[in-house]
Amino acid sequence: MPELPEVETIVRELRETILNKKVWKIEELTPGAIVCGSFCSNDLKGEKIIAVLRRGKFIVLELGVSGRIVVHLRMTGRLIWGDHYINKKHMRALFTFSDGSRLFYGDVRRFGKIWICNAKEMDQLTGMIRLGVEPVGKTHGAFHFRGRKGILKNTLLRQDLIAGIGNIYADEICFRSGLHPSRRVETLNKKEMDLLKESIVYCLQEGIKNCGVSMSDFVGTRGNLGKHQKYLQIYGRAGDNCYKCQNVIEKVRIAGRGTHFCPTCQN
DNA sequence: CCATGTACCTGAAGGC
DNA sequence: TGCCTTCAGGTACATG
Repeated sequence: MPELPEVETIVRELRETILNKKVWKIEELTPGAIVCGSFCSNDLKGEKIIAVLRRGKFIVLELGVSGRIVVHLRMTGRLIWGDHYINKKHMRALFTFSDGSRLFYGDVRRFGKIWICNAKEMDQLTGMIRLGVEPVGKTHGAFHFRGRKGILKNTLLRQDLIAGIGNIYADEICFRSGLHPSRRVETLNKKEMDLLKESIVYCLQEGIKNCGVSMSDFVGTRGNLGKHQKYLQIYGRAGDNCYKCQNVIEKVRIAGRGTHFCPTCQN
């Protein structure tokens, strides 16, 4: 379940390894793993990777001649550099560069996807066109929920409003804000709204600083683990004591997801 | 517009 | 041991 901080971690690692390398071969090892637009694997042969970017939970590789390789890891997708691949059973695609180095794409559940296309068609083909504001980083924008109605947790998970929040960080953001995940957004006052915005930025930035959460599936491109699971305040702590008030943390289902909250601290 | 349920998949974990 | 059920939760899509 890579979310924005986990994807950012991967992107930063890829800048150290594949930036400026030339694509030599792209192989689809499992049918359906790669979706092609008007460019396909062979069209990118010899093209240099000139930028590695993140947009929401999408990874974007920019190549010469306006070629684009876009990756969405969904639940269990992984990009693994060189010989750090652990379970070869789930390899779905393989990128080979002109110096012989390799990047594997693995995905146990096969929800993830790779798109190969040109810059012009990328947003439409990948669905990136529907993404909302980028909450952190150089390209971040201002976001607000004014005029928006609905359950707070559902709203935080909406990629068309804010891009990049998933289940773990949604729970962490609600806890830091002192807001119950089932609170309705239209009932938030100015102070609560400001605290919510601050929490969105803070929780995601902390996740990035700690290289993401490795609790179930996430590993970096060298098989390395994130550290942020050690600092989670609420997610995965059902039945344990709240760090703020010592009361027992509860878990319910909201927006179809396991949702953790402190009944005392969050209202 | 918003909420819910189902589908897509596999593996881990728990009950019996 | 083995079989069955549930859970993990990102996103598209159908439906109320």
